[in-house]
Amino acid sequence: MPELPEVESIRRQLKPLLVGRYVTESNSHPSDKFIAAREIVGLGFEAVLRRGKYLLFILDNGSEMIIHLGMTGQLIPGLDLSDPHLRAWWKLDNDVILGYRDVRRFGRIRIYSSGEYEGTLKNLGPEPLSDDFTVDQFYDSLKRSNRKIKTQLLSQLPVAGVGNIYADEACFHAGIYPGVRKLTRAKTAELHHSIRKVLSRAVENGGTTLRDYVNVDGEQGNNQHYLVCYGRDGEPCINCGEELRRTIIDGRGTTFCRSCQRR
DNA sequence: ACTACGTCCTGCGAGC
DNA sequence: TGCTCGCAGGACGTAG
Repeated sequence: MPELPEVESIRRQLKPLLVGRYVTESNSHPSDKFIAAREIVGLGFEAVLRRGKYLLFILDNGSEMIIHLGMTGQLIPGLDLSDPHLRAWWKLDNDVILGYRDVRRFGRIRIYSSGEYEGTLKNLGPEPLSDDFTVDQFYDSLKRSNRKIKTQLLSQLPVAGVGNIYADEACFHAGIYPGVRKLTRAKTAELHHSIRKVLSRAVENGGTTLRDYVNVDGEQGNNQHYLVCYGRDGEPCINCGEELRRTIIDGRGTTFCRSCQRR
């Protein structure tokens, strides 16, 4: 599940391959999710940016191609066009072919005229690693909703780019039960700090690979070795030694420590 | 308006 | 051993 650190790792590698190049040919899976990939033939890449988990390809006619990798999306230069999970590809003017591979097809590719976003992207919260993400703003945003804290994080509204892995990690580090609905200002500050810590460390480590994630070079990330909560159901808490438990919160698997993260 | 839950999609692993 | 079946999850659609 590519979240902010994985998408950022991909962005950094993709940028030098694409900027200054233009698309000579493209094709895609017929699904509405991917068909927009075909629309950018003849256009050039001016920049490769990221907002939350979205990759933004700024094109030289002022429009943007937006890719969300969903659960299993991968962008791979030189991908074999016979790959059964290839969903889209773009041929560049240097004959390099960039392939979009997505086993589960949860990803999506969209074209927007600049800034005309819709849906989650339109209402995306601030970038967690930027100065726009402040405790004050975070506190106000969380206060406005009565949903569970983890659900709010996954909604992308209070802050952008946090998915299931880093939500569990951040709540663990902040000592917050993910199913709680209200946080004190002090706890909100701890969660704010934890989100920045787990995400920035994961970016430094090139993302987390549990199953599908690989970067543009086909390499796995290294951050899975730094996870202390997610996926460790039944293993001892690194703080208190109690067995970590797994539960379902609003339909999403959630691991936590019953002792360190009290309701 | 807001919250909760179902849906998409396919590979994999648990269990018979 | 080989098969079936349920699970995993981000964003969005729908229902209450």
